[in-house]
Amino acid sequence: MSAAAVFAEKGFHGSSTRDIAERLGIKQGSLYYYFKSKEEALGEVCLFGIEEYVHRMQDIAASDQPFEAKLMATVASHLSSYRERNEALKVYNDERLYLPEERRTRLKQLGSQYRRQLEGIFEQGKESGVLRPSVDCHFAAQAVIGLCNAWGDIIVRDPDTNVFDITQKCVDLLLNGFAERRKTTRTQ
Amino acid sequence: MSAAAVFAEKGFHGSSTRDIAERLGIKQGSLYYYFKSKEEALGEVCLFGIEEYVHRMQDIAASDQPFEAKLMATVASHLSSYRERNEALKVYNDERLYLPEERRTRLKQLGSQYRRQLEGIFEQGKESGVLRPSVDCHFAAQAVIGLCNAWGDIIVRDPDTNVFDITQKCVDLLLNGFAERRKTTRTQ
DNA sequence: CTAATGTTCTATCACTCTATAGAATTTCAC
DNA sequence: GTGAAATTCTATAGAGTGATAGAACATTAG
Repeated sequence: MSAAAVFAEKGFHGSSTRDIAERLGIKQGSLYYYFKSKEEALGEVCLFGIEEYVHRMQDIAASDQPFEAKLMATVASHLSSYRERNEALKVYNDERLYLPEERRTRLKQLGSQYRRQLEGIFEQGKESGVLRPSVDCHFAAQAVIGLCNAWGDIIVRDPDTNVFDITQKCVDLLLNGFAERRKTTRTQ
Repeated sequence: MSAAAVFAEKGFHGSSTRDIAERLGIKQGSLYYYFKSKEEALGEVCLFGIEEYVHRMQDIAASDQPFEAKLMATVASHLSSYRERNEALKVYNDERLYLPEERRTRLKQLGSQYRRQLEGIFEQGKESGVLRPSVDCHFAAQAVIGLCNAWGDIIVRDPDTNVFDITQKCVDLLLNGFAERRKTTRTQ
């Protein structure tokens, strides 16, 4: 599944089947023993990119940890997926819209499921009193995903990034923000 | 400059010069009266995408507003650029890596300048005591940019999004996080 | 060894692509 | 109107594209 590296580097339309074959050490025509079409190859790369962190989210959401632990686990899982599957995740993020309808909507369902489960985690955080009642859980979930993807991009480009450090800083930002706490703070 | 719409929809390599010409209402060959090459057209679209918010950042950073106002102005400027120049900004974000070396590095310089100015704003926030002393200004600046880009993507796809609402929620997240303030909070 | 299966190769088809050249047309100042 | 400049056209070169077909080679089971 090393087509991922080519798609990640050159984009779907910028990658010729000859490029992909060369990376695999075979000739262009031989590709079609494995793939029915170039689009099918893209679909498999995209699915490979997200399936692991989507799957891990199932476990996190279903577990009985407190809110903070679930949030930390989510961010850690998302970011470390960028370490383990960086090319495929980049391809998923940037190229999935070039997939044929049917396959794209299947992936979109996985993405929506992930986001809804994350929203559920934030709901739990509100119910348990850890989060402010005013928190918009849809906004919060999108913010987490956006933040993880942005840092994921940076992790992909710079392999020296300390993922553990970034994870902690992201969670700290999400919980506490950057501002100093004032003495006049409204307390529940 | 309506090539932006085509690049945004189909990507650089996925857009043929015929596609672009058709959108402009002219024939394919006529494009080359305006552009020396397809890559040059991409370069102009990308520059158009960011030049405004990069320029506005100059003013924000140089102004003598307090930290919170600068942060709000930055987020508002970044997000509203996604309203005004959504296609070009999407192209800048997704396709700029396909530009030839020289032009790509020029754009990278603008991006780095933007980030450094934002880091400076966070430094100011620390000095004025608004931000916690432990804040990592590089992390903070990347987080702001990542958050704005993520919400920018959503704004592009859904024109009904309330940009003002998102701006406020982003700033609230960046300053205060989602967590309830505890009575036992460490105060300076 | 034989036969079957799995894998890769070569060769090719039918298109599409960017870019160029030069003719045709439009626009506009005088 | 006349001539010059700006703009758009047609036609084409030359290279690259994804996909297919069938031959060639490799691997394994009996």
